[in-house]
Amino acid sequence: MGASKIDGFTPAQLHLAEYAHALGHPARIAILQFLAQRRRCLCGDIVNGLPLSQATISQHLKALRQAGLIKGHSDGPSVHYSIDEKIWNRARHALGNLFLHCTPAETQETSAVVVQSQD
Amino acid sequence: MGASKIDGFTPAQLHLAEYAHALGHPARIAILQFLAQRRRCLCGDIVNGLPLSQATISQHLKALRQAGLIKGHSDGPSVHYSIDEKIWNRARHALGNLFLHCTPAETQETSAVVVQSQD
DNA sequence: CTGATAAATCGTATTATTACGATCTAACCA
DNA sequence: TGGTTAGATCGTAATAATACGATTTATCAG
Repeated sequence: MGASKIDGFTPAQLHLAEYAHALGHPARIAILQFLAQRRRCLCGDIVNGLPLSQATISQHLKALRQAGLIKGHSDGPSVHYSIDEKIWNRARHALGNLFLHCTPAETQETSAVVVQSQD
Repeated sequence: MGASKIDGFTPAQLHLAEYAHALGHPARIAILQFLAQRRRCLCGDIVNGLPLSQATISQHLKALRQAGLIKGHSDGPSVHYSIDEKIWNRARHALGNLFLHCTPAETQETSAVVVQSQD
């Protein structure tokens, strides 16, 4: 179909898939890395930094916003974007748990640590 | 377009997006958790365990296989699927690095640990 | 060889995604 | 008020993804 079946999956599985889906495009990865480097930056900075049009960047920003991973703060005519730490950490823990529970025993120790911080 | 622009992104960004994309569907999350529980299981077990048709499951298995996250081993008419530890750990480290470099300082300590194991 | 079973693949309908030019909106300055 | 700038949204074209019935392929049992 193109539309995913939702019923039959747990909320945790749906959230995890939602976070991973938001990360599932190189432009959105690049945007997040861009935001991480500058800690906070204008939409226009991202447009200048990536090989995509302003409209496309805006669309990717919307996708990241809808997943909750970033937030925008209007400042006059421009918008400062930044990573939303709360949801970002939720995604981090959700993915950490996935790797914790799906990674074979021999290599589990290190991925286990990632879910310890409960901030 | 529907087709993503590839040029202008680093191989690391492309790989990361590819792994995340493979994880970006609840059925594929569920399949991986299923494989993790049983350590190795038949395709038919997954079909029985999820609310999707055999054809759809097979399609999701193909997506996970193409991303390298799982591998299949024929056993007679049936196929045993299991997580591919090598690529799985690559994905784990790639995502760990993303969270390491994109997570604000106050909460970085724990996610840093996830990339220490170099198996 | 025949039949049965497991899984992949085909065909196809539906919806989602990606990309970009063009336009709209909001905030600012003169 | 009029012009400028930043960013979002619209419209649209092309392609990917999702789902499933039907069919094919491969393997084993008899």
